[in-house]
Amino acid sequence: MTSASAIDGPPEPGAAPRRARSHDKILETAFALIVERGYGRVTIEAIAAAAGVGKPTIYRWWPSKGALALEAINHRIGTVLDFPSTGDIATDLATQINGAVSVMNGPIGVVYRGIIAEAQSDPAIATAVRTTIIEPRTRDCQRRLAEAVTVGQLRGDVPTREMVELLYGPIYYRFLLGTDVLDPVRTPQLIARVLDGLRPRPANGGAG
Amino acid sequence: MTSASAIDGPPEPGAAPRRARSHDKILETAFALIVERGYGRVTIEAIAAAAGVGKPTIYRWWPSKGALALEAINHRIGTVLDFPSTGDIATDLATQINGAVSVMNGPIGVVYRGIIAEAQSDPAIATAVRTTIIEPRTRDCQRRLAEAVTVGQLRGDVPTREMVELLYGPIYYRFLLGTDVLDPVRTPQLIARVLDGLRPRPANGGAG
Amino acid sequence: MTSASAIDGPPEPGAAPRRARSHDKILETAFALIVERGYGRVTIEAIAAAAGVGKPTIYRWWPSKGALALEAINHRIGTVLDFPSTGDIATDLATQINGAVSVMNGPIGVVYRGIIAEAQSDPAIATAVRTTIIEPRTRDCQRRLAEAVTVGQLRGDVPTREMVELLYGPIYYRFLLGTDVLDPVRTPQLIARVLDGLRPRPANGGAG
Amino acid sequence: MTSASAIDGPPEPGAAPRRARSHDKILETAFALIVERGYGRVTIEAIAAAAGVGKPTIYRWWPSKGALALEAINHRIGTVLDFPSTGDIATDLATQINGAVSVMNGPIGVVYRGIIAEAQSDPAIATAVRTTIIEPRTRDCQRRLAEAVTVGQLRGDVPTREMVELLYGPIYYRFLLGTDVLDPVRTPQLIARVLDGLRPRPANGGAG
DNA sequence: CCTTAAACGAGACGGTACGTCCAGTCTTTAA
DNA sequence: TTAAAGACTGGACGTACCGTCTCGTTTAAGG
Repeated sequence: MTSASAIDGPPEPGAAPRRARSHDKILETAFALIVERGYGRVTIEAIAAAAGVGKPTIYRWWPSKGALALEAINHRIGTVLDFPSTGDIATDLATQINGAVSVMNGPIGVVYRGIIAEAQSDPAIATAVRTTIIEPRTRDCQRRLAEAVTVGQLRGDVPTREMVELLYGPIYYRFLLGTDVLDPVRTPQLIARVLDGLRPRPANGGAG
Repeated sequence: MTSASAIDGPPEPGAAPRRARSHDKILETAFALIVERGYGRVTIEAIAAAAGVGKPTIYRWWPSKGALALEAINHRIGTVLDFPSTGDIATDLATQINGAVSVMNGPIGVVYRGIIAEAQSDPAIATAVRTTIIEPRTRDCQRRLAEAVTVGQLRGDVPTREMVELLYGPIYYRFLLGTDVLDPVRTPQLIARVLDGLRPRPANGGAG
Repeated sequence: MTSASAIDGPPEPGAAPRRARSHDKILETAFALIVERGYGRVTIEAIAAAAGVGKPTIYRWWPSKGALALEAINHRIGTVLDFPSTGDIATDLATQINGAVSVMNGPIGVVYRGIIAEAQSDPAIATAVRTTIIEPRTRDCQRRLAEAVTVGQLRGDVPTREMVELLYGPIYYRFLLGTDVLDPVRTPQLIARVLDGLRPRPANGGAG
Repeated sequence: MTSASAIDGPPEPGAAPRRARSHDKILETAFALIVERGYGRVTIEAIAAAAGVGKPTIYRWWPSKGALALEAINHRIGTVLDFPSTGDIATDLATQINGAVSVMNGPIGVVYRGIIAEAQSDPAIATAVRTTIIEPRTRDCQRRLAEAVTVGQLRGDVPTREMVELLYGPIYYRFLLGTDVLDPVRTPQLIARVLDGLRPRPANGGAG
């Protein structure tokens, strides 16, 4: 999902050549501007001016600032990386989740934060966020978790979808409520606690 | 925290009597309007008009829509309820967390969602949300969790603060990303999974 | 001076076509509204609303209500009429000054009064009033007076500029201080007294 | 006319003691503030603040800024001076008119200008200006002019009221339209021209 | 190679809301 | 009992952007 918006489809195919030039420039300008000033402080007018583009050109392709920002982020992220598979689920989750954490701590995180804010009052954005960002990664994660269930590393009586929520929930909690920093070093510990639970463990203890 | 804003302190004591009248009317109108139209669709101008109040009267007391909404929510919630204590931590957590869930599912949730969105680009709001909403409840929760640690119901090697994140993270994840409904019936199951972990359990899976 | 504001020059040439539509509507609405309610009771907001135009559209072209009113007046007056020349200076002055008097007694006078009031505290307006209203007419008048000097109808030792002040001073005095009505019938008498002076005349007397 | 407003009579007599203190302070503050910033840039709020007085205290005594300014001016001017009488009307007029000119050129002129502006859209102020400022001085002037008529220095067929307008008109013209400075040195010349008229004079030009 | 229709930059437009200032009124408090 | 102090409603201010529209001007494709 790097080209046209997930909210309104591409206006029409075949008119592409001249388009691409402004198109990318707009996405990149929007991204840079949001990172620089913060999502709430950026206006479409400012993006148009900075991109050397007319406002209607932006409105032709994106229905709102949120839709533009969302595509800007996806344009920036590029392909979703495959979930690693070393055999140990804790290690693989740490790798993957640390990817998410470092994205959240970087410039993309600034934009992402703004988009999630927008999604709170714009259902179209909310849907697009789930469709283009959350769900692809969730599916990947679920796939790896299912494997782990198969080989007996995880319980089979918990839906993998719910496992994803238990794992990512605390990450988003910190990201959006700012109660604590997202420290990649502590990710493995966090995962271990989700996997092992909070009750005292009989013998081996599970501090990972 | 039901009276003056947490962002700018009360302008001065002693001028209260006439104030209270408009003050409460504004808070209630703001709340009702946000619930009715959604946070993003409500303007301070509309709140002033609906409350039969001049715009400057609002600006005299609150620096922004977010600050007003936050106080409106706290004015509405009133006192924080004590954490229940039946002896079983899972039961008590379910009781408490279900309180949060039902609040999120009701009108307060609509306003709260908007405030969290605002907090993403307004650090003052973010701080006020933590100070007046998150932290009091977190401290209460931590207190009960510490008790449970003492009586051997929970591990002693996990900071209670982190336990709170593991418990509430998935709740906020669903609340803000809308990946699934927040169903109070499933809360005990969710808590059980956080307490027990995702790894297969030897037999009964439990408190050892 | 009937077109663009005398205070800020025309924003740019060539952008005219779409502009003219609102432009004229605004000028005419402003004029009508001021005549109807009085200069001081008219707001830019009301003009915008009555003209079916956004407030910023007005502010784009005129920096203040005074500037707008001034252009509205000039737009209304149109071209400055040539000074008549019958050969007798008293007759010609009466014709010309009566033009001014009837303007002051009509709707334009209502607006003009407001602009002169504004000019008392806004130097830009004061300058524009002189440049676009007073001076062109003064120059015309001076030209005719100079002719009269040449043919011996007027003294050569009084600057024509000062003559204009002696002639128009009493008109404006009544107009702005409201000490008496401006009655066009009495204009020739007034002029005669300025021309002949207040001292007793030897024989012929000049009471016109 | 130095005490209560000419627009609404004195609120009540006998309440004087506490009043006088604020009363004068307000008048003096208003005057100073208007001179400093210009009539249009001064608000009643600012006057109240600068005088250390509540706004309602001002509204209790004066119905508007114009009424306050007018009284401030009269409070400042104090008594109207008697018209001088040396025997030569030209000399006496020069003395008197130069008094007016120097007032117009000083701080009082700044306030007076603002009041006249206000009078353009507030008939109550306009009337008060005539009643308390213009007319007393006009009557004085007329009295002296009538004397001059009696002794044959001035024509008997021109109403003295009109003579006043011919004399003061050009002064106010310059004062309000700013076409030229009001130079006291040139006042005698101006008066001479009004008295002698603009037509060529046979020989000595003069009192016949 | 030349036309011609689209997409473009530019920015004016009707509007909405902003956050502020001040007017003029009303209430409370202190003297 | 009075008036100071100042909070109040309310209207307008001048500004920032919104999303739409109307302009010429590229510009690349098809004739």
